[in-house]
Amino acid sequence: MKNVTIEDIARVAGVSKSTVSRVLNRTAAVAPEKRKAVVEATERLGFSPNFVARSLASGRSMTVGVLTQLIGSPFYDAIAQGVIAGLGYSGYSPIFADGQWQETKQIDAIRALVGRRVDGMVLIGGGVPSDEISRQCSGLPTVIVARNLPSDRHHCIYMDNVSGGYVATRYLLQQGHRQIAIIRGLEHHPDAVDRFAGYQQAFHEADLTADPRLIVDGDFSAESGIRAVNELLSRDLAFTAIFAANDLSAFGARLALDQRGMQVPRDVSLIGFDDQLESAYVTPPLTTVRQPAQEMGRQASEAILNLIEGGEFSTQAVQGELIIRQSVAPPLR
Amino acid sequence: MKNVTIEDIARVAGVSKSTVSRVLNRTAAVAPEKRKAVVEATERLGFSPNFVARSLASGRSMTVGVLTQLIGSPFYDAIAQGVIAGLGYSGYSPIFADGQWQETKQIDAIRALVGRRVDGMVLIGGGVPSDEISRQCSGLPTVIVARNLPSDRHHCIYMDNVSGGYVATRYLLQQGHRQIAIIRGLEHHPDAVDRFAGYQQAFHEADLTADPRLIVDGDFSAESGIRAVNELLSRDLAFTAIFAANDLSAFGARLALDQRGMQVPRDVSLIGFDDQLESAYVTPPLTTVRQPAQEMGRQASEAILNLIEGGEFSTQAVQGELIIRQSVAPPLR
DNA sequence: CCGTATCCTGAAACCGGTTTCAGGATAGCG
DNA sequence: CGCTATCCTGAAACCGGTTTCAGGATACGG
Repeated sequence: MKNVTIEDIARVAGVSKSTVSRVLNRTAAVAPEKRKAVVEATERLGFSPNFVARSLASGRSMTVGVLTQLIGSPFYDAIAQGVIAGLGYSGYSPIFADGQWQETKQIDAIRALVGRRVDGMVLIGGGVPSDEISRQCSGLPTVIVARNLPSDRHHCIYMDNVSGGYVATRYLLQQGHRQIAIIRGLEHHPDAVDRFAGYQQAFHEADLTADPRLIVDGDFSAESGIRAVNELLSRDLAFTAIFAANDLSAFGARLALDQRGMQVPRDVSLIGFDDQLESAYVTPPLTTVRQPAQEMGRQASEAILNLIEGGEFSTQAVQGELIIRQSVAPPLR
Repeated sequence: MKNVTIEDIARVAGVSKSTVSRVLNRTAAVAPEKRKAVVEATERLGFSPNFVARSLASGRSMTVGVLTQLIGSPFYDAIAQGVIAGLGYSGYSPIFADGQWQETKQIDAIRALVGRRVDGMVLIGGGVPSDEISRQCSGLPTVIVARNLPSDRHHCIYMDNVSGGYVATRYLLQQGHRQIAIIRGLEHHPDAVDRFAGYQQAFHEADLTADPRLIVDGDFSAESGIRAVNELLSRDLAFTAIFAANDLSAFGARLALDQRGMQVPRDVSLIGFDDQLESAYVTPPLTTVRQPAQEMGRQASEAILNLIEGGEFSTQAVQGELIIRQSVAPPLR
């Protein structure tokens, strides 16, 4: 019942604690016969080292703290998954704390992780100010995912949302659309404002101006996609295409259009943002800008492992990729 | 730079380590003026206790191990989310390890978690044999989610998949369908076999027999939904409804039908299983059997917290709820 | 006023490992 | 053969807390 400790092994194998530790960690040469005795004792007693004690003694917890913003958003979830996958069998385990998109909770969560003496930190999204992060995580390898902090004290892996918004809009323009409605995400969410900036940039570059009445605010939810379309339709304005803040709100938009008897892409073209798992399988398969969420998470954990070992890393912007499926067509007339 | 320890506080406050510990944990009465001195010193030096040392000394790690099977399945992800949310601000943090649906990896993962001296364990899905679990987790509060182990040594929170499959099929039968195709999940996956059993039970109860040629195997993926429909169509059999293994494969099925020019629900009715986030927003909104994944995860963490405190828990089956939307209609003729 | 119960407090042991340090044994070299 | 370099090894310190234990101070009852 009682837990087997390194001391038990030492006694059984007839050596000292130090020697057992050396065998277990291959940290120094040990005479073959003693090594054998230790290995045998280890197996016979079914010993598994106490991680906690090891952490305390060695100063490394073999743990990476991950701050999530658990809103059940497919995009952020996918990043977290990527982080878990990326840590794989490195020996490090992820430990999670949740910020719920509230700054004070996020700071608390970071503190809790630091208190657990994590060896590295991955911050997914969130809105903690740059210098607060520096303060809390000083001396701790830290990678920030899906967010770009201008200061170069930080290591970020973020999506270039301006270019993503630009690419999506340009594609619609190229297809001949001129009245392009946009369903924006949360008003102050940096991703949303960047995508909107890209939208404007595309118009500007084509020497066109976007109709400001075709701009609707949303909150990245499917429900907000429905509301947005209903609002657009009630404004009684002509539009031939919709650029949605993300795939989820595109789904909502698609449904609302359907309920009004409008077909995608025949009557209205639709483009999303994210390329989440389901997007390839809705009808019609959704044209969208792919954000490599899983890969970003995976990259983040690789970066963190690298930083922990003393390596270097510099902020990386990843580019969105336009995924052309069947929800966009040239406007009818 | 150096970390502040309890000893520094003791020195500054002019008391002993023990007293500091007592103040911090409210574990015994301390004279008001000493308490004040300690609190002040704590704040002035910006002390935050070392969780690792605390864990080692107290024997509690304030950590709950979570075994996931990271296949990116929306259903399992939602459970994990529920677990994270349920732990909330209990002071316990979840730590994850991944089993990848491979038995040896799952056992390794459990060992790794046990080695970290987690105070409790949540096993999501997976296929580790019952007595292996007992062996690895003996003496450790353990809750198994989304899986039902017959032995009552275990605490399980699982979905009653037989009744879920039954409810879905009965609904289709009630609507007048007789040729009901079923896209099964992985052949040996217990969830899949249970749902299939429910399907058969519904037929049996209605004194009907299911056409075995309308049974197709899949693997819970959207792609497998597409393949299944194509296969059914190529077999040139009549069917008026499809019961898909899960929502994701229902999406695939829906897309494949669409590509063959068949409309849902006019030509073919479609019912899924899970009720994932997107299902309410696809066209037509998917009728499905709701599995309360998040709630199950949340319940699991509540159960684990309770067990850790010495409470009781007994295995719970949750019933699926039929969510009627618009993908099922009576057959045309 | 004395004996005892109660309340605080600090010293020290402890949790289970890692790591430093010093010493004994052996090997290598002149 | 003697001297130093190298290799192994165990004792002990250490990581930073918690908890036991014993003792001094104070309060209380008789």
